[in-house]
Amino acid sequence: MGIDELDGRLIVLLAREPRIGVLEASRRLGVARGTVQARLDRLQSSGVIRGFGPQVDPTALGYPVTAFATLEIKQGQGADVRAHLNGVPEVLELHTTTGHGDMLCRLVARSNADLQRVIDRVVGFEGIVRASTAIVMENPVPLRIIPLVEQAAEDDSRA
Amino acid sequence: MGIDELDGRLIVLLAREPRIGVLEASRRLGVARGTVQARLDRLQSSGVIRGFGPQVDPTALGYPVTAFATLEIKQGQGADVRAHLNGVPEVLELHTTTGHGDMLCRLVARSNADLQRVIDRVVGFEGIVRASTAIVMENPVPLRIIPLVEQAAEDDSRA
DNA sequence: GTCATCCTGGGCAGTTTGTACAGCCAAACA
DNA sequence: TGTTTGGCTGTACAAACTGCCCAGGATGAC
Repeated sequence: MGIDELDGRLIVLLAREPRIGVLEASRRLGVARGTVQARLDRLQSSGVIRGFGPQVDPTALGYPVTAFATLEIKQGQGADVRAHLNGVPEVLELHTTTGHGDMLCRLVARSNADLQRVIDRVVGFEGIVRASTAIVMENPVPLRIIPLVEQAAEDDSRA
Repeated sequence: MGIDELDGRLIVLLAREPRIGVLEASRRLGVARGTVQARLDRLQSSGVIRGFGPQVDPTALGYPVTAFATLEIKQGQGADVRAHLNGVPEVLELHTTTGHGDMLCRLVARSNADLQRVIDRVVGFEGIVRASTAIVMENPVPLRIIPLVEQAAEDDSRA
């Protein structure tokens, strides 16, 4: 279920230089091309690598403002709220969390003023009792996975 | 700075079927291959598309538990805390937010028990005054960008 | 000892990429 | 109105890559 050291190196390599193909990757890793192909196939079918979709930057799309909203939901309204939020494009992700039967969602907006519109749309729904929003100022650690992959590969090699 | 309707269709297509190449994309979109290549180059150099790195699933790596931690930082310790958290592999992202000079970070762990270890490591640092953690139970809306891309493309076509 | 698994190294046909170039069209501009 | 600029099309060609196949060797499990 885990990944070994070669898997780890392969993922890190692909993360750093996504444009290289299987052949080039095999050269960099010092293994046969067939090996890289087999590893990649396995990593994808096992779900470790979900895909190679484009990583789009909301800022460059015209949505430079990010915020996290904590929502308090009325009992039994979870499904409705999920459907509601799913229909809002500015909601980039949504989680249900422990605590107060709450939800946490990530929002983007075109400006601070626009954020108000987004929040109004998000909370303008019957099942939502209360919302508190935290606007992101800096992003010192952008979403990353490489350190975790290296950790997982290292754990494997010791197992 | 924005994207037009063709850009939008291209990004959505690549997000849905990342394995297709430029040639196949041009066929699907009904435009010349050179056009797709030019659009892709522009989208990448303008930063709208940051890359095509592998999307790794922490769950499949052996880290099925996700949590969000809100951290309260001692005045003037921001830089140190950032450096500290940057060194923790289980910290997948970190934001500074409005509110109480706080930070919000996304964590993963191998189990609920392991989460305790991660949290201890995260908060075991002088500059962090207090931390509150919300464990993710469900993820009704996984991180997504397609609806926003469609919205941005639509806004453009009306502008 | 034998089997299953994985990696290697090689080969082959088909396809894609990178790059270039000429023609066409529409919008902007003098 | 005449011209220029920018973007798209269609085509071309060499180089490179992919998908797929196979036989041999090494390793670890039973």
